[in-house]
Order: sequence, then structure tokens, then C-alpha cells
Amino acid sequence: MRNASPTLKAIAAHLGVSVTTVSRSLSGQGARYRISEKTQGAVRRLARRLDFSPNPLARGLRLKKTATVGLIIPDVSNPFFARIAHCVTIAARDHHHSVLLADSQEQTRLEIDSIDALLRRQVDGLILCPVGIADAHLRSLVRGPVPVILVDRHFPRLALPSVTSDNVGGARAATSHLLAAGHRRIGVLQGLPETSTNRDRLTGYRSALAGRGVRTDPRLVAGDTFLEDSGYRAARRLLRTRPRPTALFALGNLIALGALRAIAEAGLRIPGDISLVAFDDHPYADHLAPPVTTVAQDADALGRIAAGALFSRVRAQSLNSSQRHVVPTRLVSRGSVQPVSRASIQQQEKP
Amino acid sequence: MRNASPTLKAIAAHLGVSVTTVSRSLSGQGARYRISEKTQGAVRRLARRLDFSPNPLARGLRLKKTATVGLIIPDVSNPFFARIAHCVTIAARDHHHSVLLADSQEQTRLEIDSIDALLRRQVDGLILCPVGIADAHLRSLVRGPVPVILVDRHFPRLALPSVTSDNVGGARAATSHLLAAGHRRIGVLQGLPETSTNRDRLTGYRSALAGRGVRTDPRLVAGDTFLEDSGYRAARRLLRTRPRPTALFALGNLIALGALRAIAEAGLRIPGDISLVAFDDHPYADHLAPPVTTVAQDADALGRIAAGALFSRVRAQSLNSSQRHVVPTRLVSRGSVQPVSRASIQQQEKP
DNA sequence: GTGAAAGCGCTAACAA
DNA sequence: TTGTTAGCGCTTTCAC
Repeated sequence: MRNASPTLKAIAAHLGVSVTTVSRSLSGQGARYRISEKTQGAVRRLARRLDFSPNPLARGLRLKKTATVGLIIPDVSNPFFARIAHCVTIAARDHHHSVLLADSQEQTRLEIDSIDALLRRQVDGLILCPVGIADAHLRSLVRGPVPVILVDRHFPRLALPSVTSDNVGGARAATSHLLAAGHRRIGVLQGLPETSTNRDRLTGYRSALAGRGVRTDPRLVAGDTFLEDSGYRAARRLLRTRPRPTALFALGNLIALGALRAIAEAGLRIPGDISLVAFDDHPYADHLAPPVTTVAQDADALGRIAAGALFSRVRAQSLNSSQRHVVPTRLVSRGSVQPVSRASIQQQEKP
Repeated sequence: MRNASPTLKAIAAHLGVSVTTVSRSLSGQGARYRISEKTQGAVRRLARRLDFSPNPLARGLRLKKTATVGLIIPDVSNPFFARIAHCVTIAARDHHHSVLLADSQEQTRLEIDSIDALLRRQVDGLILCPVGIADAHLRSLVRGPVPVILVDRHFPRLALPSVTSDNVGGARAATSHLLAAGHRRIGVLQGLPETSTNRDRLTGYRSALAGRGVRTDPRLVAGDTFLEDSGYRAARRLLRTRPRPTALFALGNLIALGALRAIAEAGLRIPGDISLVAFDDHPYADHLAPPVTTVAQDADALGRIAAGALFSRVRAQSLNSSQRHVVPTRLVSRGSVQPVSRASIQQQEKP
């Protein structure tokens, strides 16, 4: 398999024609230049026989197009992002493009390096799940050399197209669900505070509270990253506040994992002692003890839509509009939310 | 940022020297050619100021090296493979290489296409998690143009280096654990039968049974892929056999998920009615109802070792030895295994 | 110490 | 209908 692929030159020499003729016959330009059927046939046959395919490096150098897209992900080992990577990769195959993958490890510094490396390699487009804190380095992408799509996190002030979940709506639905069950003291385990996802989810939470005329208490918000450990620490802290929250809302799947641990360690039971809702569904959510009510994000749709948007721009060579795709979320109600009983309200007042 | 990177020619023109001199000054060959400090300094300064860096396409075309490695994964959305992708990507960054990612979707056909596409792009090395059924298309890789490392699954008859978990040992440990708890009728929910992982895990299972003088019953093995649905169907089937197995051993994490579903649907409780062990740990395993005992694979080590082996070969331009790395597994004992009581043995004889 | 020139494999403008 | 030639940006051989 493909030890040293033949070249146009080799085929041309073999057939006694020029490389131009070979190139044109093989790239579908035969008709335009009225190359005889006979010649074209001979060229195509030989090319097939030798399993020829043009050297992408030489092609890229000449054409300034590489049939390659870049994909930058903060953490491929996070199932949510892995799913996106999966979808993008598959879409790329359909469009006969390759994917250059970079993992920014949730660090803006590495994100900058990755963008630079990929652009240097002349990708034809870029799908970027930004770390989400700084955005100065993204400014140049707006009128940059290639189309860019932001996924999951976005920057309101940046004219780059984005594909995100309906974080506001999802968080509002989750909070409303808790409110409807009578919960009033709802603790939030947040992620990276500066990110759009975190901000939007907080907004949804506050908007639901406001809709019911419930005051938001800033002491009920804790946490600083989307990682499990932050969820654990934040939950521990909130579980110690008095009166204790009757429900917790975890703004990410790993955060929820940490919350489960903290709740178990505190000897509390879900949903008897405390209710829990988590942003971001997970295949295991159904089998947890108890099954956890979640706001399901459609990661597949995020990936597919992002890829679709990118490739349509790549094809059209079109500019970066600031079009914003918002993908709906779905509240999956399981057993981790229980109505607040009078008893439990009183119980929490004085332990 | 990098709209149109300057070229050697531009720098040369600016400084009134030849491109050769610029190239040599910038690629550390200045000393060898005794280029004056003055010239070198000027070149380097200007290059830095213009943020020059050589065009990788041109470089690749000339050098036949691209500072790129290929990574082929059967399913990036599987957390186990996602973890491997994560580690490989990070290692690649350390080695100043880029990663071309392909998802073979567990299909040999797409795996073949991916290999072809990546080699065509002249990757300097290839990390391949093979689908694992066919191996004819891998034969040519043995003496192929670039080093290749197989990860997770391997082919005993193929002289390609591989990095795999100790599947035999892990399965043996899991089975012994069940045997020690008194289980004798242990059902196996297997994955893709033809793969090395599946074969090795079955071997471990059988070897543990044989060690205790327990007959293996072929009717206790069911399942045909590593996906959740296969686990579900296989578990359903085994739960209907009489006498019913007192324990199930799921040979993959998704399979275990399906098993949980089937067990719950059958109205059985873990571990009271049936014990469960799963191959492949998962962050959620701790929080399941009950926590599931697993054979933890060190996906990080697999990824890191594979990357290390690849880059050392890339650097040394060395051949594909058939070196085999086997990474130990760890039995993580949780609550899903219970000793078989006399009562439960009798119970199962006659319901 | 430095440079001219060839060539990696391809496409496209220009000729014929 | 086909070919000649230039050039994408780089490295390297050979020459001075």
C-alpha cells in the first residue's frame, strides 16, 4: 500500500504525453480543454492501475488549499467534547477533508499556540471550542484567512459564527423544575466563571428565580471550574451553609460527579435529603443511585451543525458572518428531584 | 495573526542576502557553513520580527517529512478511546508534531481508507487502534514507509509493535474474584468475537475457571459487539438460562451499561440477586447503584506509551520491531459482587 | 562565508 | 487538442 506513490511526471513519461495533459485528464478538466477521449482514457486507466493520487503537499503548496480542517478542543477526554470531535471527524470524511486535532487542555496559552500551528499548516477552516476566558487572540480570526466556527462557548462581542446549546433556556427549565417542586434555596455549582456557558446557565437560573419572585442569594453560588474536584469542593461548601439548600444545580457533568461524592460523604440521601439536577446528560445518568435529572445537550447536533456551517463556508469561500446557532436542550426528568415537604423545610431550619 | 506569513525570499530580499543564507541561518546550520555572526543575527532578528516560520507544506514536499502523525480511532466518542486520543495529542504537542485524526467508526473499510488517506498525506508515523477483525490490509504496514504502533487491539501474527492492556490477566483477576466469592455459573457478555481484546479476555476468564477446576459452559457466553445494545441483549438472554448465572462478567464498559439495564428490567437486584463485574473502569462506576466492581484499564498509560514508542521510532527512523507493550490492569472492588449463599444457590435451581 | 540553481509534485497562464 | 514554462516555498548540492 502506497509505498511511493507515482507522480504525474511518471505517468506522463509512460504515456508519452505532457504532465499538463495528465493533470487535466485526472482533475476533470479534460472536457474543458477538449482532450481526446483516447488520451483521457489511457491516462485514467494507467492512473487507476498505479493507484495514483495527487500529492496533497504539492497540491496544497500550489493551490493554497489543503482539504484539511482544524479542530481545537479544550479536553478531548471529556465525553461531551469527544462526541463533538467524533461528529466533526465523520462529517469531514464525507467532505473529503482531513482533520488536524489539537487539545488546548483548557488553557488559553495552548489554544493560541494551536490556532497558530493549524493556520500555519494552512487548514481550510477551523472549528474551535474555545477555552472561553480570553478573546483577544480571536479577534484576528474574524477577518482571518479561513472560516472559523465557535462551538459550545462563544463571545458576544466577537463577529464569529457560533454553535451553542441553549444554555439559558436549559438552566431556566432545570431551575423551574426545582421551583415547581417547591424548592426555594437552590444552590448552584458553577464552572469557569468567565465562560459564556457558565454565564448563560447562571442567567437562566436567575431568570427562573426572578420569574417566581425568589431572591437570588449570591452565597448559594460556588465553584470555579468545570472539573469534578471543583464540583466536590463547591458542594461541600454549600452543604455546610445554613439553612442548607434543599436542592443543588450542577452546571456540568463532571461537576455533578463531584457533587454526588460530596453528598454521599455528608451522609445525605438524594432526593430524600436534597435534590439534584445536572447540566449535560450522560449515558450513565440512568443507572446512578438515584438516576439523576439532567439537562441534556445534543452534542451530536452541535458537532454536525458546526461541521455543516464550516464546510458550506469553505466551499463558498465566504466570510465569517456572526450567525449564531442555538441548539435546544431537553430536560430529562429522573428520580433525583423530590417535592419539598413542610417537614423537610422545618428540618433544615434547625439542625 | 498569520495572514500571509513571510517567506524566505522576502527576508532575503529585505536583507540583500540569498535565500540559502537565510534558510541556513534559521535552521541552525549557520555554524556549519560559517555564516558570519553579523549576518545570522540580522536574519534571526528580522525573522523574529516578522514572525516567520517556514511553510510546512513546502518543507514537507522537499524533505518528505511533515512533522505530522496519524491517529486512527474506531470511535472517538467512546471515553476509553477519547482518553487515548487526548494523551496522544498532548504527547504530539511536546514533540512539535501535529495530529491528523480519523474515526474509523469500527469499520474495517473505513479503517483502510483512513490509513490510505493519512499515508498519502505523508504522516511521519501512525498510531492505530485497529477495528480488529481483518488484518490483511495491515500487512503492508509492517515494512511500510513509516513507523506504526497498534493500540488496544493487536494481531499476534503481524510483526507490528503494540500497546495493549493485560486483558488476559485482568479478566483472570475478575473471574477469580467471582470464584473466590463462590460463584460457579458466571455468564460472560462478550464484545466483537474476532478481536484480540475479546479473545484475550475470554482466555483469562477460561483460565481462571480452569484453575479452579470449573467447567466452562459455552452457553454462558453471549454477545457480539462492544456496544451497549449487544450487552443488553446478551444479558437478557443469559438471565433467562436455567439455572440462572449467579454472576455476569461484562467485557466492556458499554456492555456493562446494557447489562445494568437488562438486570433492572428483569427486576433483579445487584448484588443480592446477581453479581456483576465489568471490564474497563469509568468515573461513574463509583456512583452507580450499586457501585460496580471493574477491571480498570490505564488508558492514559496506553496513550502515553504508544506515543512514546512512536516518537522514538520517528526520531530514530527505525523499523517496526514487533515489540509488545502490555500495561497492567487493576481490579477495583466495589459493591457489585456478593458471596454466593447456600440459599441463593438453591433458589436458582428451581424458580 | 555566500550564492546560484535544481528540484520536491503540482497547477495554470500562455502558446501553439 | 496538446505542450512549454513559471512558480508555490523550501532545502541542498555544487561552485566560488
